[in-house]
Amino acid sequence: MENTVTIKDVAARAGVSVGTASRVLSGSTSTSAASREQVRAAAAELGYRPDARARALRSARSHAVALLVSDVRNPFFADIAHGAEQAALASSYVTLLANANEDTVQQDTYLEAFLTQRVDGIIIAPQGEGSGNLRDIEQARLPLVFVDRTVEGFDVPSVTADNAQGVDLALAHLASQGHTRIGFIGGPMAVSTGRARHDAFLRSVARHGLDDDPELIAAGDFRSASGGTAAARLLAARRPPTALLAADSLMAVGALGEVRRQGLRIGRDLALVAFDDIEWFGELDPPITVVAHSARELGETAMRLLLEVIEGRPAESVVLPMELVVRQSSACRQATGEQPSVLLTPGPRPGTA
Amino acid sequence: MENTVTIKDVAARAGVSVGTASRVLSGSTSTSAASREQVRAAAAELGYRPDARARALRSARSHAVALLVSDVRNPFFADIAHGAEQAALASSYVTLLANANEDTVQQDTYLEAFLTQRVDGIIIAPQGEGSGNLRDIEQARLPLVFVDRTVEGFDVPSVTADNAQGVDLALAHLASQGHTRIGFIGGPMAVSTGRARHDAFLRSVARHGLDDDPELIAAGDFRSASGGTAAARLLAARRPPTALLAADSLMAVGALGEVRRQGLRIGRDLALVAFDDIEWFGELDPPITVVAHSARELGETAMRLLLEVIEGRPAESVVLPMELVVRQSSACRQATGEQPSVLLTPGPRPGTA
DNA sequence: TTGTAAGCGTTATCAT
DNA sequence: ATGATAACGCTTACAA
Repeated sequence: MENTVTIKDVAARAGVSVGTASRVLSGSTSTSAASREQVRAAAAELGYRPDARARALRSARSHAVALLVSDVRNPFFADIAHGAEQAALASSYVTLLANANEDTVQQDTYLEAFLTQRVDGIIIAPQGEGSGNLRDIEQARLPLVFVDRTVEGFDVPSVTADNAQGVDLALAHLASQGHTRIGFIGGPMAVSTGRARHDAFLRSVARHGLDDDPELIAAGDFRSASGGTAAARLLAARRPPTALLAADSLMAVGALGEVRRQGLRIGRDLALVAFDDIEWFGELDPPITVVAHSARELGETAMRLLLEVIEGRPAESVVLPMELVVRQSSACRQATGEQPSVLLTPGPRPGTA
Repeated sequence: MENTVTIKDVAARAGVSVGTASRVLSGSTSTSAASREQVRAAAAELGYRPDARARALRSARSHAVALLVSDVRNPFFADIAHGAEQAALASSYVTLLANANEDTVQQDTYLEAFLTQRVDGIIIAPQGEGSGNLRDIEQARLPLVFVDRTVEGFDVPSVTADNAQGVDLALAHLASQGHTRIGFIGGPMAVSTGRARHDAFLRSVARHGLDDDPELIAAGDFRSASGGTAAARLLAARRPPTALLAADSLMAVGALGEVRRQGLRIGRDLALVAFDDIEWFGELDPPITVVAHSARELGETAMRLLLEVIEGRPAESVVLPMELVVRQSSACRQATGEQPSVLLTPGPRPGTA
């Protein structure tokens, strides 16, 4: 069973020693044209495929990196994964993609697996506080990069979004439309982006002189169902909001459903702005206004950083700017007598890839 | 750098031989309570983590399986991945998830990687015809399972959906609403599901006595942009359709956008039914009618099959039934004077998990 | 029950 | 330039 052709077989067939065969196959030191040809031919004829495990065992480099996302089913992370994977492939690294499923235990399970698999490095969108395994990784000096989220107390390069800017962009936009009561569907406080967006919301509300009402804040868990629940709670407030800001796309979708069930229509009765642009949002009816950054770029950058760390070069954290993409979901104005101050962009996201 | 604690260190610290240490750690043959305790303690104190590669090299079992999906960014495949991953974890297998990105070349790149990594088995949603690497895998008798899609000429267990049934369910539903001109947004003919759904469409159109017009068929590539293009083409027909059936969810989304851009409204001016249920579809306005099967179950079943093959037990292919979930996107009836014959289910999918 | 040693497929070292 | 041989970290006969 399986491919049991080893380098020994190749060497034998080529009439050289395994040493020479190895040298030819891994293209390292000098070899004669003759043996090069013989070995190549033998390898091809036999369908030889080197054993990555044996190779890694001996040479302490597996050329495999791991990417642990918090939820593969979240298009945002799927895009990150895609970007990272492509970048890895370009440098001929294999990516082992795994899914923590927003669960600390599963996160640890996979970290453990990566540790025992001796991958060359790990990119993670971490959950909660630093788990034991995360500490072990740092202590073992195994190359590690945070993407999208961070954990306090870790001195690890990261690629994140400028969350404060994103929130402010969203609120400035809504404020300019005359909204003063804006409901916030936040993420879990155990996640850095959840905290950052929550804090930024409070600051931004103050800065723009909007209503500062605890009833306008509801927390979710970055999954769609919680977005619906949160929206319901916000809409049931004594003085309900006229606009909603959702801290991620999945919760925005949940909110969408709840709003519809209440017989309201987004973009007419209620404005909605979501974090994270995903392919879909421009296609919906109405298209959804977002504050976003390219998830793909996030993933690519994270992988670039990781490969730098692996090769021993210094890597610096990157904070990507966020961008406001105005679509029709935030088209409804509150009565204040002003003229519209922004240009409506219908359909898919313009310009930026 | 890295965790360089080996079983030798553990053995030394525990005051036993490596043999004994190994036996304790992998819990195989009989060991004395004394040494068990010593070894356990030593391992814990040293933070010992076995090297999976060395272990696999020696024992010809890596406990790692690979899952190659055609597009991670497609929620349908993300769900499959999630299901498969959970099932693997339950049997303490690690899943290496990779993304072919609907690209034959990338598919081959990853298959090559899996081959050299010596995974214990592979689940794949294959592209196009059997590539060279796919043949190699079959010949090497490396455990292989197809999920969602198949490739002709391969004698490999598979888990697929009953596509013909799905199409027929959709058309029967639309026909009962009085529609006779139904536009089909198909998938690529190079993919088995694309072919199956296309053929089923033709048969089903005949069976229900619907308009058989070549202008009512447009092909896409299972990505959202192509859904928009296809919808545009269909709507530009001399006699445009009154209902649309999209062969996957991504293309349905693209169609959604195109329909909106044409100033039409789904569920009022045009009916829409999509293949593959995804969390979102029940939350949209209007909620989308689908023919679906549980992607998660598809993934779980595929992994179950794979593990069976790996353990040497015989595995039989599974065809999962599809189910029609009627929502408001197909609520608009064509004038035929009949009464509605189906119950409208608003909101998220009922019953089935 | 335990220690010793061979071997998994490679690469790296050291002669030649 | 090439051939022998040790070594990577582990499991598993085979003895004891």
